[in-house]
Amino acid sequence: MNKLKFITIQGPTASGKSSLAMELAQTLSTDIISADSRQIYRYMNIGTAKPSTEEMKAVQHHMIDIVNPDEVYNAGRYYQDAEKIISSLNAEGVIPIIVGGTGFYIKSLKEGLFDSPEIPPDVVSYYDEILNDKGSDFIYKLLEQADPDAAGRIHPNDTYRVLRSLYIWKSTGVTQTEHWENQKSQSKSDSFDIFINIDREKLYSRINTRITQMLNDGLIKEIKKILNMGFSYNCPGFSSIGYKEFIPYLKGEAELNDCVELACQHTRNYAKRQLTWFRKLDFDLTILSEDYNFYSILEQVKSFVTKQNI
RNA sequence: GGCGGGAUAGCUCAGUUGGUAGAGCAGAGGCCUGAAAAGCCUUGUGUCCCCAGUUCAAGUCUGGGUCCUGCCA
Repeated sequence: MNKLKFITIQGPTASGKSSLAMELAQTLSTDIISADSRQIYRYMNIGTAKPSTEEMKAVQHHMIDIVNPDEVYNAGRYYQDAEKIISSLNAEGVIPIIVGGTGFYIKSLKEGLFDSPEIPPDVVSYYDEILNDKGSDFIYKLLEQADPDAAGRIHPNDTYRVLRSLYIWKSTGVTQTEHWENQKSQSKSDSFDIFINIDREKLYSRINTRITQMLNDGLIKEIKKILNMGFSYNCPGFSSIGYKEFIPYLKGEAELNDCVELACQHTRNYAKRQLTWFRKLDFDLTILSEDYNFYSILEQVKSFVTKQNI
């Protein structure tokens, strides 16, 4: 398998990733691949800050609008879907730009994911029952026995990940740790990674104005429309920030202003987590939001592309 | 005006029979291999509204203020 070749633009929400990506993609005549766990969903346009139809017309975008709001999507599906697209673009001599704030999705492309089967329902219910009967400490002890290395890196309270490791062990007969070992032999990727940094205070104020803008653009109308299409507010898409906060308002249980405030707050929390994630990564180029030299970036990206020799 | 309820961390509030305070949220830092816009971890000294009194000891009891708030007028 050939190494995947791509450029990434990463950064917190509202840092200006999309506009830099557009500019680069147009200049280099390449495609954009979204790495955003919410732009995956159809009909959810305003709240997820999807590119406009004009932008999508000007540059070919991938991994946007690929499932309905009631579908479960995850990193595994993303990895499979996006990997195919990158491979075929690479085969045509195109090096795409991966843009998005879902760091985990980009990590999966850079480092791969081991081939995990669907977890059989009986395995899930088996451990769910144990969890209900004996509690999270008990299932953590089970993991300590089954996969001590995994237990060592997972906090006992992180029940979701404790369960996930147990599921893998039970359904494949191989521990998660061993899967990781095997995965190391897989080929990975060659990428040029750009990080857009932004001052915290500035980021927070941009988030607040962006949400106000979304409301002016008709966010509430969009949410109503999706609900009218028959999608329940319980479905996966509505777990998105900028959507879930407005459900109480639409049900008449909360004031609009309070919902707006919550949406801003959750977006700030999210941006903070993103910054923590990105902080530990190594980037080829770190630039400051709204304060960078496009041509300097372009030169470095071009130099990377030339070296790939495809 | 009458009768109540309240005033404790940036916000919402707990504080048992008096022993100088604690949760959630926010904020900050961190983790992260199929929920990742998710999930998880760490981090809380603040004139306990003010004044006086009782007491070895008062957020906690008593009296008096001040300011909110509910009902009745």
